[in-house]
Amino acid sequence: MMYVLTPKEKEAKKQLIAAAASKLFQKNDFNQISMAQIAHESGVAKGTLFNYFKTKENIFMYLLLSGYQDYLTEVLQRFQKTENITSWADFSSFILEQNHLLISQRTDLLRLNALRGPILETAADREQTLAGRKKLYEINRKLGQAIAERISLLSVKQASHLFIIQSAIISGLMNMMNLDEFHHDQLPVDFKVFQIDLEQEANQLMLFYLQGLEQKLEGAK
Amino acid sequence: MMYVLTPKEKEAKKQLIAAAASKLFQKNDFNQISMAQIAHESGVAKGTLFNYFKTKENIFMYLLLSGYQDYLTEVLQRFQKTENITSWADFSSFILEQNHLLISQRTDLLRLNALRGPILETAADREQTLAGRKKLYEINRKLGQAIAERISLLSVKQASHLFIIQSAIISGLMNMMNLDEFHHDQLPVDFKVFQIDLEQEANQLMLFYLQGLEQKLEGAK
Amino acid sequence: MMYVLTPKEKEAKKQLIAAAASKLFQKNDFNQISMAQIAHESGVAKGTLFNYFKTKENIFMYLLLSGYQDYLTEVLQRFQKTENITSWADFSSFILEQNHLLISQRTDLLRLNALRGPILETAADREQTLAGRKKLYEINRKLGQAIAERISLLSVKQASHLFIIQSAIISGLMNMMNLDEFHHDQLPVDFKVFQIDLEQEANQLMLFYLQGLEQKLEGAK
Amino acid sequence: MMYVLTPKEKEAKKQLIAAAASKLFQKNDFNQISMAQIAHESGVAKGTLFNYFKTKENIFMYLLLSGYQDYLTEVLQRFQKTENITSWADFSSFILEQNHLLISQRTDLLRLNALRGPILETAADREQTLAGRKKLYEINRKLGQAIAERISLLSVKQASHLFIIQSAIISGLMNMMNLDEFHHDQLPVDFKVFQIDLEQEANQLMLFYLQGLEQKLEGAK
DNA sequence: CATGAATGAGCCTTCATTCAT
DNA sequence: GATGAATGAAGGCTCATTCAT
Repeated sequence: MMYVLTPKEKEAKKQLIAAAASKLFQKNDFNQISMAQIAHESGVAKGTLFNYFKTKENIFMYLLLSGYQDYLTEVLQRFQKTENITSWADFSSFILEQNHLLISQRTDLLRLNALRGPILETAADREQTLAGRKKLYEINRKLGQAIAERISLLSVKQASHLFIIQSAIISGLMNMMNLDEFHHDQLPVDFKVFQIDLEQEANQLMLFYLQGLEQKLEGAK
Repeated sequence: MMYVLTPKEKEAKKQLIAAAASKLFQKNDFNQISMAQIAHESGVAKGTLFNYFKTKENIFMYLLLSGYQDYLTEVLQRFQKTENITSWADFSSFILEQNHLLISQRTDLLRLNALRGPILETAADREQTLAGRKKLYEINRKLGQAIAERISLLSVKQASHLFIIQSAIISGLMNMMNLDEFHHDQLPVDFKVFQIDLEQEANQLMLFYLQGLEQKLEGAK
Repeated sequence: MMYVLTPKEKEAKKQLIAAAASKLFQKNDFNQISMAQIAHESGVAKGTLFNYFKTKENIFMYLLLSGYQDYLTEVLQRFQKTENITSWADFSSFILEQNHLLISQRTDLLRLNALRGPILETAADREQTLAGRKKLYEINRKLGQAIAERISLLSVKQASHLFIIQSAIISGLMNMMNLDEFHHDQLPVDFKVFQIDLEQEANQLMLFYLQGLEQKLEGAK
Repeated sequence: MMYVLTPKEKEAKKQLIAAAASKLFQKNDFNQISMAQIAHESGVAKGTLFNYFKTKENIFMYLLLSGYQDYLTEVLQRFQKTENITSWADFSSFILEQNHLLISQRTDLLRLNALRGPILETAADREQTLAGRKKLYEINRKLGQAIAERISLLSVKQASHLFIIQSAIISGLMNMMNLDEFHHDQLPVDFKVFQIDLEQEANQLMLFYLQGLEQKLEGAK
């Protein structure tokens, strides 16, 4: 590695650190992860962490923001690749597929969503966060545009907003999950009513939402 | 001073402490509230806190569980008082009214929902939590029963589960709120697509869900 | 030791900690003393330190303020005990005796004087400091009063102020001392002109000052 | 870019760095100034700082030593320029003028004096310091010589030493200043007795000292 | 010689929890 | 049962200094 890093290399190291934090976050909760662990996991010194992120919360805010940027970018690519989406039904299927991907591959984002306000924002850097959100907003808009072009019922704004609702639904369901467990241990109960099959419930809720939305928009025409 | 408290007195003091924590939680985030503050606010000594709650997380877990017990009990009472609920449309209206109450009066529960898994369960007491959940489950069931008796389309289980979905929806939307703010400060942006009018969105989502559910259940007959 | 400490006992523990810091300060400079050392030296846990002093700087500010309170109180007692001070010459002798005591027994105060502004005030507690200064001001005034009663040439204010000048002189000379040493090691030089015999120079400077002052005040009559 | 700097260029860069540190020291205390800031202010990289000064403390020790060299050189020039200084009264006036210059233009030196022993010497380089002091001693001697030639009452040594006393007086008074402020904020008090008008008090103290000295020396003849 | 990324010892400080009284 | 003083592990974070390029 060179001794004067190019912006690209700096970004790479930032992601190296973030990746280490992300890996730890897969198995541990935010409070259980220490900067020392992240340093160890990423193979850099503790001080180096602070050259790239002002606070621990910033690392996770970065994870959240860049994670969503990646996710939405992927959604856009998948949308563009899938050219035969024209009807509302096609579109609904597409969205449910994204549900699947979000749930099966990006649980971290959904968990971070719940921590964003009450935990991360209390100590993350405002400007860094602002910059990340702007970027995210832009990607989200582009995605909305691409969708609105093909799905005439939806405005750009409505299409973009749909992904906020998607995350709300899934992370909300996650908040209510596992009430028959305690800190990942099964409790000696059979709370059937409390049980949530995340993907199934998310899909149903999303589907009903899309149906309702279609009717509403059709009616407004 | 008396040397043996009656169970009633003990319960009263427990609630005194919980009430103090609840008050603090209205204005502060979990991490910003210390046991010292709770002791001060409730007028008891720090050590006394631990006679009633094994850990700080337990206090907030208690807040969550007893708060939901109260909420669901109230819902049940309101349901029983409102005798003219018979049709699905009536029922939908009733649920949306409960949305309003939950959003305007029990925001604490929705915020605690987001912390339950990642924060509270890491240090709350398993048995205490288990007991609270059982109670809650019971109340939730009773509510489901009352509803199922009048809304023939819904089984007890389905009716009970609806309130899990309700909390999922609202607390999920809360997770995604205020992306144009940072730690309660307005950001210099106009993220229209990101904006969420909580009650309106919650009502729409709930309504669409109820519509979809009705159709599905009607179809299954 | 009781488990609910009386204010007197709390003050005693505060002084216990301060005394430990003071002892360490005899042999080490401010930056070389850590809170861990102070805890060890005083036989309490590190956390206990912070129950009594909000910051490290506060400990040393306390040392400075309480040390001066003690010093001035002692000066007052000595003044009251020495009844035969009536003339300006008697008074001069008295002051030079105090020089001796300050130099030989309270070097800590003189060293702390130099750190007060640039080091201690950057992190000491404002209110605690303010309270200490007020107390000190009061004692200083009392001393001035006692002196002014017997030395007619001096007003209360002038007499009080004299002790500020005394500290300025001595701590100023300390600032310029040991230029032929480096961190307590003798340098291989013979800087005669730079050498300061602290007590002798302080006495001379004080004496000349008192002489000048006398003439000035006599002239003003 | 050249690979070998001439001694002149090296000296220039050293002073560039020192000037940056000096500028920062005007508004901030020693502990609040970081090497990063000095690097930024001087426009060189952090690592470069260490090519010219072994430690941070060395920078400020250099500031102190070279500053005094400058100051004394200027005093000498002014003395040589002012040819009509012959009597003790003339000389006294001259010294008070130097007080004015030191106080109004070289506050940094007086503040550094207070830090020299307890802060700077703990980590400054011994040899570098020694070299600087020797130079300073030489200049101080020359100044003493020039004075002794014209003021017959004073030996070279006594004349030189006078400037040590001058700094002691002024930096000592600075140690005791602003007791009615806290970290540059006015306190809500009116500590008249504690107040010090630096230049006036310094002049009075210096004047009385010079008067006393004259009498003593006259008497010794 | 200059650079600035990396270092990591060391710092102060917090705070939930304990426990002697 | 109540108290609050004492605890001390654990934490995030700073920053002078190093050194590979």
